[in-house]
Amino acid sequence: MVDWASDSDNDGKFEWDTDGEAETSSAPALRNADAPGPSTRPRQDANGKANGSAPPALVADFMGMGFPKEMVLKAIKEIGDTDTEQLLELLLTYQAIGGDPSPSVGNCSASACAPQVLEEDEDDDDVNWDEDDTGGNCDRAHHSDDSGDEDFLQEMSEKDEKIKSLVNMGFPEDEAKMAITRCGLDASVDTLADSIFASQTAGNGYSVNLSDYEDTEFSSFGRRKKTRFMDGSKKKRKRYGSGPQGNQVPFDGSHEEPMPLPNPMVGFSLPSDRLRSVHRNLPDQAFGPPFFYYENVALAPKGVWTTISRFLYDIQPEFVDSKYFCAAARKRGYIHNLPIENRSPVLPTPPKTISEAFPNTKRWWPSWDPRRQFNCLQTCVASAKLTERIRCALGSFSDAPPTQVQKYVLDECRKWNLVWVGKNKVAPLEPDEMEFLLGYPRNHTRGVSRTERYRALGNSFQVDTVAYHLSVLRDMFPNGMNVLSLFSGIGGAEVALHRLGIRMKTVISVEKSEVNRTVLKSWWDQTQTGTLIEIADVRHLTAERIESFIRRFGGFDLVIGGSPCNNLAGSNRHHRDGLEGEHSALFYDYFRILDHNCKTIAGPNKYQNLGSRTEKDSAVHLSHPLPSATRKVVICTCSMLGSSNGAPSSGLVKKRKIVEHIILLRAKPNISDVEEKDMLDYLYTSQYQMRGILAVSLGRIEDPNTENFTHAVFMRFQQKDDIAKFQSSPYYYKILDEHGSVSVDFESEVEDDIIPLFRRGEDFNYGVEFMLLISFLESASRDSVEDALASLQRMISQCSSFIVQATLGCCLNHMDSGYSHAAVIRFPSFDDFKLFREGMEYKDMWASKLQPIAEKSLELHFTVDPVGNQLM
DNA sequence: CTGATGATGAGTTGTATG
DNA sequence: CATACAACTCATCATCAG
Repeated sequence: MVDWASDSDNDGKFEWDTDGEAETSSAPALRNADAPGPSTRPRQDANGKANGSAPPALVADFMGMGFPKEMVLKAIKEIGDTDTEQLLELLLTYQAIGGDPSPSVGNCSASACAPQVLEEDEDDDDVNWDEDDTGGNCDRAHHSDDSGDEDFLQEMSEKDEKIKSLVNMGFPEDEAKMAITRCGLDASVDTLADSIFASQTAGNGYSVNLSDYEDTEFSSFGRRKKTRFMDGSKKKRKRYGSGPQGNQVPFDGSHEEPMPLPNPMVGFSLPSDRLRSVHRNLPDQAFGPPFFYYENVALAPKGVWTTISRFLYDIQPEFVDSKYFCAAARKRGYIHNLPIENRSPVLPTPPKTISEAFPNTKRWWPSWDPRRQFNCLQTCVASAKLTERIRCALGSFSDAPPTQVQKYVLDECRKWNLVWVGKNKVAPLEPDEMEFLLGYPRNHTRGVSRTERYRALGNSFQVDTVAYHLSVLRDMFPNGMNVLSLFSGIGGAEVALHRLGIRMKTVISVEKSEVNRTVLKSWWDQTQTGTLIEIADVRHLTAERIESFIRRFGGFDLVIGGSPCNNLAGSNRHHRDGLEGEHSALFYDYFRILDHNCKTIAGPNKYQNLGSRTEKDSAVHLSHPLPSATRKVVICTCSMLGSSNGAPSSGLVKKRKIVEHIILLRAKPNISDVEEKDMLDYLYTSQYQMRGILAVSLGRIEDPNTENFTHAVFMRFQQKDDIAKFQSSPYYYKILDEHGSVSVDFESEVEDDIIPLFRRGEDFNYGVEFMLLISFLESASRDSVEDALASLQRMISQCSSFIVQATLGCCLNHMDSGYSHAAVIRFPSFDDFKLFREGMEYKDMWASKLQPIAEKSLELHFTVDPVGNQLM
């Protein structure tokens, strides 16, 4: 569903709501925040214009097909009325992209933001599309285009004039704007000047004291909207031109409308203006538990934020520039379902200007460098050559250099965030200075290489900003909370919670970079008493593992993290590929995990008194049909990234039968390394030589065993016949015979999806394969055998959080091998394997269920041989 | 092999100007 | 209203030294 983007832009398909917003939005003081109607209802005025040229019969035809009148008129206006087929396609496109014009911007009511189902359109037609019937809902004090534009322009010029006056009085322009936002457009220049002065002397140059947040937002949106409207017509024609594919609109979000950024970028509130009333209503789906908090760069390529927002339950992002919290800018968007009332900053608040943050630099700061704050702290810093060039450029002048040189130096200083450290000498920020600016404890990242520190810090949260948003949790979780921290980096979220005094009982942290994990771990050990579990790869956090964690800890209270921005950030010269980029696509894992967590979290009414929804409620809400685009991707996400775990998760997963084949080898006593490698290579590559082999893993057995097996091979076949072919192939027979082998086959089933079936992907590149072979006593009762196997299966299910895949079954050829049953369990790491095998549960189960009725058994494991990966 | 270093624009938005 | 201009951006790549 496209919502606020649609009413903020007039680009082709969303034109129906371009008008009527701007005029109301530019007058904050006149607006009533508590009335959702006017601000959330895009009004339409296209009727008159479009009606004139649209054939009534054609319109009626399409309306008869269930398309809203406004949509039909819009489509006709777009591509004419000659080609009905193309018209139909365009109308379908409108619907598919969620062209629901009714909802809106931040303060929309929950019902207005509820997903629109196509089937319901008929009921909603009048409300959503037909202006004639919406009078009761909409504030239409002024509805004419022209008068709206005039009002708008008049107010803008009035505003501009006042800003100009204030700037002439010596106030910075942004502060002048803030003052107008703060005091209203009606305030006199003197009042505004007083306001700026007051906030400056109060030590807060950026304080805002709005009576209503939304009005600010709308004000800026309104302006942007107008701009868009002005330059939108060209693009519109280009996109919906009458060419052969003129109305094909991609669904991947890459061509979505841009999300307008607020100006000033202050988010829902700032610490300095806590008195004003802030209110928003979240879409039903968005309610926790758990609370979640997602972050990414504000200046992402077009459409990215629209897509992200669509996934994250259509919550409007809170765009905040951290320059209002510290001395460095950091424009970021945050999507979260936290309450936004009663926030409070962490103390002490950091300095907000460079001179306050680094007083020592003051004496070297030239008068012609007006910077008061840094630009965004990035992952790279200026080279020594550059600072040397600057030093040389300035060295030749005894006093102030010519403006040309000033400009060059200033540009470089802004670009690289240079500070003055000596006469004519600039230098990049030190890592510890960046830590300070970003709100981390001193030496937080110390111990890793300098380059790594810059990289990690450049990628991290600004702690004060995040902490301010999270501060509402303090009173909700006096006993601490369980946190799922995705893409943790150096632990910005954890540091923020700690600085807020919120105890973290358990933190599951997912972070790819080892140095970052080290940084977080060492900070944790110094400051925390709770449990920290670090996971390297987000893809290892399967649905089953999440469920297991939830069972263990009783559910997550907060899911927090910012997904990789590499492919979104403007600094990336090479691969700014948007959300589908190699790194940034991990956002979908964030969504997958959050969404799964939302659905499965088992919090028995523990959140009821927090004003959130109970588990039952959220389940009901999630059963709502999702907007088409979301629904589409949900399916895609589940199939691509869903469970790869063989353990049963739900009855709905489609399974496929396979035949597992275990080969145990006794290698020649004095086999050389080369021969051993050749042997394994041969067996491993069999999957490429023969049909029917789905997966192979093999390695050197690491357990001493009475039968002197040295190597084990796991092969997965599509069916029994394929095994016979493999065994009869002279190519492999030689190896198997030469090294003395025993084999076991059993039937089992796994999830019918590429990853679990073929055991592909990172989950299967490394890890430990554990094989359990057993034959039961003839005297054992059928019941006791079944009970034993069921216990094992149950045990596997319970441990599914650290099992990649497990299969077990009854052996097909047990007369030959001597084993009647077998299981193969893949663990992501040796530690996980150890945890399983040396755990009390397993030992108990073994002793009580299997041991008493086992005639003989064999347990062995091998580390998945990287030979295979190298060959791949 | 790691770590340090330096060179490498595009995309987008806001603003000024005529 | 069109255009040019200015500003800014959670980075990647090749290369070299140790």
